[in-house]
Amino acid sequence: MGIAERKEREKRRRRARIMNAAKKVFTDKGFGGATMEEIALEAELSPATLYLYFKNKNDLYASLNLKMLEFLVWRLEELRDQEGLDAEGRVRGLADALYDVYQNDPLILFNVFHLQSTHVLTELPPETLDEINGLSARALRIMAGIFQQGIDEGVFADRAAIALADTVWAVFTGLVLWEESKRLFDSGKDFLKPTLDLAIETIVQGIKKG
Amino acid sequence: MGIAERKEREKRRRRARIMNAAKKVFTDKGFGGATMEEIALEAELSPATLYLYFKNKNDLYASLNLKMLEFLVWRLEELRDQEGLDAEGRVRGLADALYDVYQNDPLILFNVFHLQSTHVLTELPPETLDEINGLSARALRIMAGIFQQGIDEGVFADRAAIALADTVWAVFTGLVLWEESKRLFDSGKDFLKPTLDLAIETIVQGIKKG
Amino acid sequence: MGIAERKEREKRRRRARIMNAAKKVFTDKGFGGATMEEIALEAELSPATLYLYFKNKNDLYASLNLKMLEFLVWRLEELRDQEGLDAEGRVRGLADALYDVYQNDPLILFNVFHLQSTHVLTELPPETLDEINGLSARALRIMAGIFQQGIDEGVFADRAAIALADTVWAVFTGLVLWEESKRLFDSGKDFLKPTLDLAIETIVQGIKKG
Amino acid sequence: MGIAERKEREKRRRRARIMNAAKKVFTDKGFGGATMEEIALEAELSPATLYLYFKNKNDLYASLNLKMLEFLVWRLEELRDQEGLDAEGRVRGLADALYDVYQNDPLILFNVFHLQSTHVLTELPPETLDEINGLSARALRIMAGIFQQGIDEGVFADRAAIALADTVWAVFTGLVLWEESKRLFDSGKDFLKPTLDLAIETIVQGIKKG
DNA sequence: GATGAATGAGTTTTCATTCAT
DNA sequence: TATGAATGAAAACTCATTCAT
Repeated sequence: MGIAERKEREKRRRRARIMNAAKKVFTDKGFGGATMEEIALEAELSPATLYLYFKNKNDLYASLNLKMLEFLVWRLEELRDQEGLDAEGRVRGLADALYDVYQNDPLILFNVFHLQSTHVLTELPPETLDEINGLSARALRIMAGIFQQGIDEGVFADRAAIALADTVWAVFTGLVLWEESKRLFDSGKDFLKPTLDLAIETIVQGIKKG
Repeated sequence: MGIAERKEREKRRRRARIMNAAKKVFTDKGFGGATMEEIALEAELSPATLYLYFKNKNDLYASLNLKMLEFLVWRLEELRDQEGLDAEGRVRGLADALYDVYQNDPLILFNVFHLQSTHVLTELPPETLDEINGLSARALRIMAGIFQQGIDEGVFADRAAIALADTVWAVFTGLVLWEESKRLFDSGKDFLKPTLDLAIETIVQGIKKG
Repeated sequence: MGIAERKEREKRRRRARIMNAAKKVFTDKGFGGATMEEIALEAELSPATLYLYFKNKNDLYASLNLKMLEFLVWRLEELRDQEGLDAEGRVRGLADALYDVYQNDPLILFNVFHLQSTHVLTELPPETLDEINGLSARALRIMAGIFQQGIDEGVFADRAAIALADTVWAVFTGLVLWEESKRLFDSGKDFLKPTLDLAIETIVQGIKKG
Repeated sequence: MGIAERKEREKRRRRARIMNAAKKVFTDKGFGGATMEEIALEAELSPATLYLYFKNKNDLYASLNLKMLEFLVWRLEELRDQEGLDAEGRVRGLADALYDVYQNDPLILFNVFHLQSTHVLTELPPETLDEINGLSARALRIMAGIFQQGIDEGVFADRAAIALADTVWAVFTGLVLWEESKRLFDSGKDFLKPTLDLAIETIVQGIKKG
């Protein structure tokens, strides 16, 4: 391994360390409440160092979300490409896939939304923005594809596949937010998975032909 | 009308004026981005005056959310008490009711979530907190009641009514968030209503008995 | 009694009411911590009304102190003019006189000092200032007179009477401050009177001839 | 000298610089009148920097007082441990010791009292409070010890040593306050030392046996 | 490359004071 | 005369960000 390569790797490691710290602090305090100093503290680095790896607070936040979206897309692609599944099974698989995403990183939607709600977006460089929007669209398209498959195969009623994907996504987003906000008060209820399962099952029943 | 009464009304009017200004600014800038000065400007008052009507920024924000939740509960009660509707029709009515809430105040969920996600809650006086939680619970209970009615009448499959209410709420929440975030970029798409209709319809189909 | 007279009396009553409220609030919160609104509340008047009776916060504060100083001077004059007392007895009487002042109004020195320490003085109208300084000087002169009497009568050693008065005043001031500050923490110790008695007695012994 | 050591020293130097600026401004304007901005200006730093070294205005003020109390205790201990002094001489030495404290830092009592009178105390972290109370108590105990020595040796009448210490402290406190307040008006009278000397001398005479 | 130190630019919040009624 | 209502002016404090070392 060349020196340059090793350095590159070292750099990525540091980036990851910062992102982990940021994830933690953002979760605890929200975007507005988190301070760069606290993130630095968590990462055992100085605040100034953060700026060597991320242009600014927004950039750090966006990177976090990007990483999460990437996992989402990857997981959905895995579901799409899984063999031996009919459309119905694949839709049911959505519940697991989405829950995986949540498990892997409970923050993902919480933060994705937060990102969008705090107008942080508007201050992001256009490339980053495009990347985020691109990944979101891709995820949705995959979900829509799954529904479309069922429609094409004649097992689902002829609904707008994209709207169904929107619905799934909306349910998921809403449930995550809710779960998280409950966590603040109730002692960590875990109603997400059962409710998500029920929702998906209801949708499957609702669109199944005959 | 007595003098005291007139004064009281005047006072409420002014409170309302501030809340309207706040609603606007919070929508545009988010909680963190909004400044008391900007809200005051919008209300054509001085920042100091705001503090005569609201203890602080958090309090103002919470009041906003309270008002919204009150409308939500009121609208759901209206639906519940509407005569000449069978269970299925009432569930379909949920789409309209929720959309009304959104129309009346697009901020409602956007803000409700925000409120819960930004740890603003933790700094709220307990009474306010109780009020918020109480109203939320009440709204959910009404929705669950509608589903339960259908189950009792034998037209819906025997699912957990509360989980169905959760699902509806989650879809709604998720869609609102999404709609709002889209509004930031795309030129004001209005996909909320059709998607919500579809979701509810799908749910109805999904739980209808044979 | 004429109408004008009655009005005048009414006015004085109101002034007194405000001053009492102010005394209470200043004691509880200190000059900086007290707000005009709180004083108004205590006086069951509106803040604006206070300004009909006192030019501003400083003026109100100064008036309070003036009233206290007047009592001090009056009480010292009483002591000075009391018949059948020799110099030694009169000096001993100082302890009682000063303690009376404190009893009558525990704030007096606390406030007098405060007045002086917070640079409120510098913003006072010169007349008020002159009045305050005049009364202070008069009080000191009376005390010095008492010592001087003893020196003239040959029962006290030939010390500077004015310096002895200063000492008495200083002891008193210091003890009051201390007592008050203790009151903040310890549960209301009352060590003022015994210590004051001891101090005066020690002074008497210290200057007695032979 | 190691790097860490040098840095530590550098830090302390900066703290001291801020404290000196604060001392000056507090003296000129009083606690309420002083602003962080003015202190920063005096220290040739930005206001924000002050907050790197002191948690808030109260903390800065308390630190100032702590430093002063430390000097007081140190000076009294020096007096107590000085060899070749009998009790009477040691009591007389109190005048010098206390005056040294005043000279070294005219603010000490002015501030100590102020600190206690303005409810600044109530907002102080308990540790700081304990430290302040501890040092005060220690100073008093040393003074009482000096009187007790004289009583034990039979040269002083059998008075309560602690009350005598209280008296000395009260005289001192009162005189400082007075001196300072005079300074605001009269052109810098220096009556403190002679009056203090007289007071102590009077006390000595007052408690000497035979 | 890493960081200790510093700060500019805000923001919330407080209050003495005014004034139309 | 009394006051409800409003506010100007200020002050404490915060934090993302920079820069000399």
